[in-house]
Amino acid sequence: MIRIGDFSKLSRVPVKTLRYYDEMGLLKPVQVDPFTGYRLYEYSQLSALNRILTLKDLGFSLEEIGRLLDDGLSAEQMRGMLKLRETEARQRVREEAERLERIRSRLKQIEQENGMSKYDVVIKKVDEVKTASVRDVVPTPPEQGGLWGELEGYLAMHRVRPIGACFTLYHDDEFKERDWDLEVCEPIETDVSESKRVKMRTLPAATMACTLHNGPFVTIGEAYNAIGKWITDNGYRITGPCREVYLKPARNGSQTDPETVTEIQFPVEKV
Amino acid sequence: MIRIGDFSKLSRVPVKTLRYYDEMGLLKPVQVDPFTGYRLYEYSQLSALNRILTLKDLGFSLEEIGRLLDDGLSAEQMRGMLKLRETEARQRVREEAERLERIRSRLKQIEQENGMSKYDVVIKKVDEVKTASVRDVVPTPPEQGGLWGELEGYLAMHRVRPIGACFTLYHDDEFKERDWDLEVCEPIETDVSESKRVKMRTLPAATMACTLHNGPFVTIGEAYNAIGKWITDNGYRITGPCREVYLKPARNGSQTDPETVTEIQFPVEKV
DNA sequence: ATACACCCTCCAGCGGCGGGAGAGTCAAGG
DNA sequence: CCTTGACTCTCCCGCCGCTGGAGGGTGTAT
Repeated sequence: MIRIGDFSKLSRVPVKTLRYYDEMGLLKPVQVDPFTGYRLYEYSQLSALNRILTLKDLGFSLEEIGRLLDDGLSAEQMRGMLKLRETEARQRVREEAERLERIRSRLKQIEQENGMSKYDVVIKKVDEVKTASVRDVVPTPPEQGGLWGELEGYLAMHRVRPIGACFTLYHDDEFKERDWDLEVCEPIETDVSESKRVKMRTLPAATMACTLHNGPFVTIGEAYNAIGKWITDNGYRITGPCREVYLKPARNGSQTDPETVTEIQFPVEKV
Repeated sequence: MIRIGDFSKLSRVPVKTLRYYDEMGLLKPVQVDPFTGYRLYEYSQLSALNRILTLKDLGFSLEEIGRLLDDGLSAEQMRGMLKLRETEARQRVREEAERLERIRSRLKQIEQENGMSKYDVVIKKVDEVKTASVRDVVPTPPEQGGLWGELEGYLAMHRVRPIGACFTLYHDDEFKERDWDLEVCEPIETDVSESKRVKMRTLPAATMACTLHNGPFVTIGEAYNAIGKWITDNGYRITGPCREVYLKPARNGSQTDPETVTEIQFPVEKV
């Protein structure tokens, strides 16, 4: 029988931790002096402690370890739990590797441009969204105003109010000088009957690379350049049409209103 | 100017988090209604929030981010901090990968042996330790009793008390039937003069793969098998002589005392 | 007037300990 | 026998980045 300090030295586990494990019911000393409260351990408990440390190292929480030790677990159960841990561990390895890649990409960017870009790109999940939309081909993006007029008019007529920021979907895969295939969308709560021009559409949930553009539309190209570079640098791939979300729309659809705030979203996946 | 709920929707960051960032001084709303306490944000603050999220994603703590945002940081400073993050991230990737490997090795072991080994191996750092020791070649390990007699006698004569568990170093690289080169060691506090047989030695700090053997010495071979298998399975390499630490020594050096507890330590490094 | 959504502050909790206060215990040395 | 110093005990707070909930006020639409 040895006291906690010696047990701690032999096991190289801090006294505080041993007391905590006692409290958690993971490793009770074989005896506690009823007068002094001193904990007394057996040498053989070092093995029990080793088992705890091993399980902890495999990624189990102390609470799980407690349950594992209480139920005399079968090899089959253990295998199942480890399989789970394996998936989680693989997941974490991937996450950390991706973070590392983002750090490297950022470093590279700073070294190349000798400064930080004003566009920060973040990955976000967006929910499924139900929209009413009008799709058409227009010569250039600034000429989409007519489509917005159509859509808004139709919704007003049906007394349907949008429930979030409106946006434009850009359907072209490559850059075009003229004739853009785009779709103006308003998120709505409940279905509305379709017309020849106005369609209902439910966009699925997706992972998006997002960046914000503060300022007039005429300079939005910079934001597209920044996010495009980020996507390739960080090893992502574009998987669908880009959204241009009008968080703070321009007054009268002006191309030069400096107060507008627009978010650019590209659906992406890791290559 | 928008209220916190709308700001939250646009940024897809929970309201609670925004309030927390306010409290931390990371992102103060441009205005707070003095009567109601309502926070009012500008659309342009969405970009500031994006910057915070990006930095967080690169591995900075909120406190660090606060400082980064306060000091208008130069590109060079930023580069330095990112270099640091990079090292940390690489470290974490490696750790997680190693954990994954240990989980796989454990799974493999369960599937092969259809059950869990009674030997759990843990990696621990041991400190530098100063010892008095006697090294010699003996026919077989059980015959090291004489060396212990020599060492203990010498220490008693010099009134030196050991300060930890004694152990034997096994210097042979390969298994031998006969003639083992071994060294019996007692950790001591202060230097003692050497003799022809008793030497002072300071063993450096090291990373050890450790396992415990509960039971008589005659069955200690199982423990050696288990730890040897673990070391190869987990991608480690033995880098020095093995220690056999007598945590609870046998009475009279008996080979069959079932109460003994012995730790086996191999200095290892990741391949 | 009445919903109902929205906002506020304050407090507790998470996991796995570490640090420290304040008090009791034990063995060795003078 | 007394003192010293090393140990041990319990209890409470803090970490980090939020999340959840209680209890209460506010704003807008019916």
